[in-house]
Amino acid sequence: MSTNSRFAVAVHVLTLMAWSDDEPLKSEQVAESVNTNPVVIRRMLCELAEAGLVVSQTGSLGGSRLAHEPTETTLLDVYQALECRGVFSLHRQPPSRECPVGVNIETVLGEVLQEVDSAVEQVLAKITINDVVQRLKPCVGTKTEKAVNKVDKKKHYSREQIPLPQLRAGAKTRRAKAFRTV
Amino acid sequence: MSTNSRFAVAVHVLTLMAWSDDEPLKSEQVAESVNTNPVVIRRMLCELAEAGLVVSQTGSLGGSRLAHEPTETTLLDVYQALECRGVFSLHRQPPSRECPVGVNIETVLGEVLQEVDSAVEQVLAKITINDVVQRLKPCVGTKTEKAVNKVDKKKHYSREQIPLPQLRAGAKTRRAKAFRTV
DNA sequence: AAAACTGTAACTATAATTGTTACAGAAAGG
DNA sequence: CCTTTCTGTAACAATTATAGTTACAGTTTT
Repeated sequence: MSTNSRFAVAVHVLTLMAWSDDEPLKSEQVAESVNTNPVVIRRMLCELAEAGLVVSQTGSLGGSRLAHEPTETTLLDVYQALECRGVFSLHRQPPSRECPVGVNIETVLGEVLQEVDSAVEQVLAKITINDVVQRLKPCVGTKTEKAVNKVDKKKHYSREQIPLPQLRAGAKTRRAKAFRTV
Repeated sequence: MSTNSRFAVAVHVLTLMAWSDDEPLKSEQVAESVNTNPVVIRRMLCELAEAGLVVSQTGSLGGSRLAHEPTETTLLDVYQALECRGVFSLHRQPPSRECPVGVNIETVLGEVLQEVDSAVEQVLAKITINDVVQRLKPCVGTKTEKAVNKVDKKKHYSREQIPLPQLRAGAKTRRAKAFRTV
């Protein structure tokens, strides 16, 4: 139904952060794993930061990391961060006001689509980023992986220890949204 | 997630047919209710006919009607007739083969998306076209409806009585699919 | 043979997403 | 301070899916 990989990319990004164990990732690194342009990643990171799922830091040595433990972020959080308008859409042009079916079909369909969305959300709510990481582990090594694009872990902090200065969970970032709707 | 009203339109079309009580509808009439172009409707009718949900008849006095009782067609049938590829998509470009997350994320995400699709399908399977018609009835009359775009029922046959010549539940219609994928 | 429809090709138009280049501004570290 | 390294974001171009149009061959009815 959708040709849109935003959800897949968002989950990929967060999973990569969880996998990288609290090391702040640069948009460049993430983009390499996702195989896209760093700006695409930064745009998405802004959305995820606005939703409070990641925190980013500008400047040299900057980057982004998870805002919470991977066990605490569900795929529903990710889905909602992307502000999708449901899995299906109603009519592009409103149906005829002259036809009894046309006048009311949107109301009825709206209810149905709401039921569908609820079902989707229930599934997504049960899966955390940590679950994805866990499901990923058995796969690693079973395929022909060349070199591991290893984030060189010069230092390793746990989320509790490291007091990154001015971590912002997305504030003034109103334009990212504007971009999407223009 | 989707900007695509194909499902909504398909349900609208079938509901209109159920509402019209077995009278074959012309693409022109349906298009009027849906508020779109007759060719758009005919294209969709071809898909629905291929899936065996409607039957069409060419020539003068032609038109389309439900292939089965409204109680026998579910919204899942409709959804499947449209051959969507699931409610979410995977990455447009495959992720990096050099990254352990990138290599396997599609496999794991594929499983997740399958769970989501199953949930959607379970909901849709429980709702029939007849249910939609029933849910529609209480609404009719509660809004400001001008004239009813009434299909002038010169004659009225039940599905059993009428032996429409050469009813085809969509056969040679391979191009409709080709259109969508080209 | 004329009229009324469907099926379908061949385009054009919209709209959402994705990809790019460019640059201002923030933080780190001399 | 000045340079380097990142993020945030504007401003477009490219791609893709869907929707809308025009045109016409083929089918049926009368």
